[in-house]
Amino acid sequence: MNIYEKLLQNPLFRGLEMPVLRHLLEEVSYQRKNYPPEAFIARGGEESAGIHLLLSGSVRAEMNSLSGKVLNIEDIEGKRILAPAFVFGRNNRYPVDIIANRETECLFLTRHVFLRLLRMNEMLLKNYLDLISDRAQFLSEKLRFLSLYKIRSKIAHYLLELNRGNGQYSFRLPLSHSRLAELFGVARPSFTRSLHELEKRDLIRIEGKSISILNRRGLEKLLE
Amino acid sequence: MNIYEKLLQNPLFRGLEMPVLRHLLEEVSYQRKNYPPEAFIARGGEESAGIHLLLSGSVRAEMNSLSGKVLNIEDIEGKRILAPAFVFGRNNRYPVDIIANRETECLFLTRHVFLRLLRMNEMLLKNYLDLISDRAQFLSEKLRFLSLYKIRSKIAHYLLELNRGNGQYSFRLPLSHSRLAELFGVARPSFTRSLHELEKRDLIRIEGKSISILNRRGLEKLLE
DNA sequence: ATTCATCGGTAACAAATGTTACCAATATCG
DNA sequence: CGATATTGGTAACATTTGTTACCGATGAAT
Repeated sequence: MNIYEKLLQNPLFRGLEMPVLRHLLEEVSYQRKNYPPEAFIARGGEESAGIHLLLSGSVRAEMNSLSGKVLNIEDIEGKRILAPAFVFGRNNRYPVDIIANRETECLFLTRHVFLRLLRMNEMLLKNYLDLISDRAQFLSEKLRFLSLYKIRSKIAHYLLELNRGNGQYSFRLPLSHSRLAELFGVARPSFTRSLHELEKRDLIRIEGKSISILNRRGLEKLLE
Repeated sequence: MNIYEKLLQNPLFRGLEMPVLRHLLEEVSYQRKNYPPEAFIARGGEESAGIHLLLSGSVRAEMNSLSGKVLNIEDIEGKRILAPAFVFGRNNRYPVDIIANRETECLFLTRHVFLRLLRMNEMLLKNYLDLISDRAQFLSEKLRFLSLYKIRSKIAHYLLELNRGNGQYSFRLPLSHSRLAELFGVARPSFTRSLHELEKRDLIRIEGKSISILNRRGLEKLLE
C-alpha cells in the first residue's frame, strides 16, 4: 500500500478523491518518521510543532505523575492522528507522553503546513473540526469514567464496551492487568481484586485471559 | 454596552474590527436567550444544535452520575463560548449539564450558521481552532488533576493556583466547601477534613473564608 | 431581633483503594 | 528444552475517602 492509499484511510482525508489528496500533498512539504518500540514520539510538557499522522504501528498516550503513577489515556492503532487537539491554542503543549508500542511509522506536518492545508480544502477543514470535537468528547467521557466510577464499575463498563456488538458472551482481554490498571488509573492488585469480585458475584467467569459475561443486566446495574 | 461591543470582547472575535463584526452578524440570523437562575441551558446527553455566546451572567458545567454524585467541571463567567468543542463531530451531544448560576443572557447561533461564519472570515476560524484546542488542553489538565491527585493535593493545587500572581499570602475562598467538593469530585466532609489537615500540618491558616499560606514549599511538595 | 436556611466542623464508622510482599502460572527467548 | 522475565493471584495491613448524623456558626430575609 503506498502512502497516499494509507492516508486516504485517515479520517482527516475522508471524502477526498485520490488525485485531490495527491495534489494537496505535492504542494506542501512533509516528513516521514520511524520509531522503534518504546520510543517517545512526544513528551508531556513539550511544545507541539505540528501533527503526526499514524501510517503503521501502534502508540499509546499516557500521563505521568512525578511520583511515578501512570495513567494510560488510550492506545492508538490504525490510521489516526496523534494528539490532534493540541496543535493550536495558546498553550500548545502535549499533556501526555506519546510512546510507540511497536515499530511505528508516521507522517509529520508542521503546524504552519497543516494550517495551509486546512485553508486549501474545505472538506479537510470540516473533517478536522469533527476530529477535534470527537477528541473533546472522548476526553469528557474519560473524565466521567475516571472520576465518577468505582473500580468495579469501570471494569463493568470496559467489559460491556469490549463485548458490544459481539454476539458472543465470551472474549479475551486484549491487555495485561497492569495495563488495564493504568488505563483505569488504579493500582494493579486493586484491579485484580475487583475483577475477581465480579466473578464472586456471578456476573462474569474468568478463565485465563478469557472472560465470559454471565449476567449482563447485573453488569449494567453497576454503571448507575 | 451594546451587543456588538459585548461580542468583541469574546475571544472568538478577537482581532476583528467592529464594522467587520457588524457586517458578519448582519449576514446571518441569531437569537438572544435569557435564563433565570438555576435554569438549564443544556442537558447532558442532549444534542448540541449550535453555540451559545455568553453575554452576561454566569453558568456552570457539571456532570451527574445516576447515583447523584456531582462533578463540577467549571464555572464560566465573562465573555465566553459555552461548550465550544461539542458542536461538531460524530457525536455532538453535551457531556455535561449547563446551568445558569444567576440571571444570564446568551446569543445563540445554529451550527449551520456558525459554520458559515467560520467560512466567511479566516480570523474567526483561527480563533475558533485556538479555542477548542484550549478546551482540549483544559480537559486534559482536569483529567490529570482529578485522577492523579489525592484530596489534599487537589486542595494544595487549587490554593496555589488561586494565589498565583498575588503578592499576598492571604486570600478568600471564592466558593463554599460544598461547591469546592463538587469541583474536586469528592464528598463535602472529606473536603473539609483534608483542608483542616493542611492547617494541622502548618501549611496554611484558616480564618473563616480566609486562607493564609504559611509554607508554600510544603504545599508544592504535595503536587509531586 | 427573630426566624430560617445554608454552611462549616467533626465524630464514628464503613467502604474502597493503595502498598508491599510473596509465590505460582504463563509466556518469551535463547 | 531450560532459563528467565512477565503476569496473575492473594493476603495482611495502611491509608484514603465516603456516609451519616448532629450541632453550632453564619448569613439572609422579614
